[in-house]
Amino acid sequence: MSPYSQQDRLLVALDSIIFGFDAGALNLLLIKRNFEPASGRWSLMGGFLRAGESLDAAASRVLEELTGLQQVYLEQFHVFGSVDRDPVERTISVGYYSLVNQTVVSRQLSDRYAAHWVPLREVPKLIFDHNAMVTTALARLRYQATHQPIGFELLPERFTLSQLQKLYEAIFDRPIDAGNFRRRIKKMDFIERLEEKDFSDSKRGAWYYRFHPERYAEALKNGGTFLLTP
Amino acid sequence: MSPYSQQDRLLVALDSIIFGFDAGALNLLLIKRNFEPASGRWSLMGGFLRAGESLDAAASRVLEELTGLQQVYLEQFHVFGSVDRDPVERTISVGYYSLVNQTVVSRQLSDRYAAHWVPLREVPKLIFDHNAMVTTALARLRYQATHQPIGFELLPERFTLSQLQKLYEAIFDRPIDAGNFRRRIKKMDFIERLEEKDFSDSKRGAWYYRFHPERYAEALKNGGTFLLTP
DNA sequence: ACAAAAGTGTTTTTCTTACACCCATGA
DNA sequence: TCATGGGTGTAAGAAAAACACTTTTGT
Repeated sequence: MSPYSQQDRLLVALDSIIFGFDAGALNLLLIKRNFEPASGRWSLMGGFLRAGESLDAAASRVLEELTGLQQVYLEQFHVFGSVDRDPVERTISVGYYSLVNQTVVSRQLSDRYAAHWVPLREVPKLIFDHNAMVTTALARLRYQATHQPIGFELLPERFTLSQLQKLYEAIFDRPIDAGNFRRRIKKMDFIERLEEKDFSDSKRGAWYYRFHPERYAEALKNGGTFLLTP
Repeated sequence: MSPYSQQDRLLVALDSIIFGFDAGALNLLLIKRNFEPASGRWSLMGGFLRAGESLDAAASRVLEELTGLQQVYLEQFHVFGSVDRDPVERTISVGYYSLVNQTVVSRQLSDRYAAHWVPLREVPKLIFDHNAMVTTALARLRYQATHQPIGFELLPERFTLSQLQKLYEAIFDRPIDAGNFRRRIKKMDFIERLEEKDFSDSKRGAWYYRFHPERYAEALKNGGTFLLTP
């Protein structure tokens, strides 16, 4: 179609914006680079796409390399392609964000990289265009969290409504009325109340809930759509 | 970070999903390929990213090559990266969709490519994963059209509310109540009623409106957000 | 008793939806 | 006069928002 040459072939990078939730705050898993380029500086975890590998597979591989986790929620959100975004060599980078259960991840972190959970509000200056990537990823997360049942990926299997509310407050950075929030959740019959309570945050105890994938699939089939506005 | 080699460098393609609106229907600008690979088959317009060129610039170039137009609405929506998506050689492709005023474009079509406007409902089998790209682009268009004032890109400068309604009906493929639609539009003071009428569709005449970018910017500054649900 | 988290009830307001109706005009 | 696209009015119901209130239990 258009003329192109060997020099138009270039490296395709992937960068992971890894979200976790703990202590009422959204956190990012960042690495303090102990390798070139930009050794010693903060950055996102990343890697390069290999010849025989799909983008999604590469994103999974990069994430597993750092966290040891497989099967985590991972979503491509944007490709960053400014000519000078990487000062070393021309690359484009595909941004993926992932949602992980922070408490599980913290136990499995690779010691190969100096990885740290950093509150979203305190993210330092990162290399290249990584700060812009974080901003874009957060915007996409906010959208997805209102239209798809993905918030649960950031929580344990079993969670209380208070935890869920705090999560949404963290994602959208604004307070939510507890009564109204609970009412809306209770209308979603794919969020199932279990017969156990959590006593870690109160003496009275709060019912555990869990996301019920089968019931959600059922609801979708019947024309339902997830919608949870902040 | 991870080891990579010359063989990990690859071509980055761009493909354009070009939307137009005419005769009450959404249309796509497709080309009947007169070049290899897959000569003789239908496909999206595309091209390859060049060494010193940003993704957005490349997408603009590809679009201008076909339509002769500059400054059209163009938005990246997804990267397609399956290993075998292009049978000739491993490539990844960045999908952009664009919204153009179909009547203007039709007059400026490059004769280098055999380009045709095809109603969205009648899109033929396209090469590679192009049909999937169209589906994804439409989903993104639907989202953007409800959350950003972009529908106007598909209409002439001046349009009637009936035209706008038909456009939204085409985008969402469902009927919209005229009265309710008008009321919602009228509340948006960045959609300005002009002092002229269009008599092409009725004897009585319908007021022309136009999108007022400055007023919209003003509304945004005051914390307003565009929302037009179908 | 009271603090604190969990959970329920109620009122007000706003938005959506459906649909009836009027207007203007050329054939 | 009637068909047609343009445009307004309105009542019923659903959903969102605000907030008062009750429950439970360890200290």
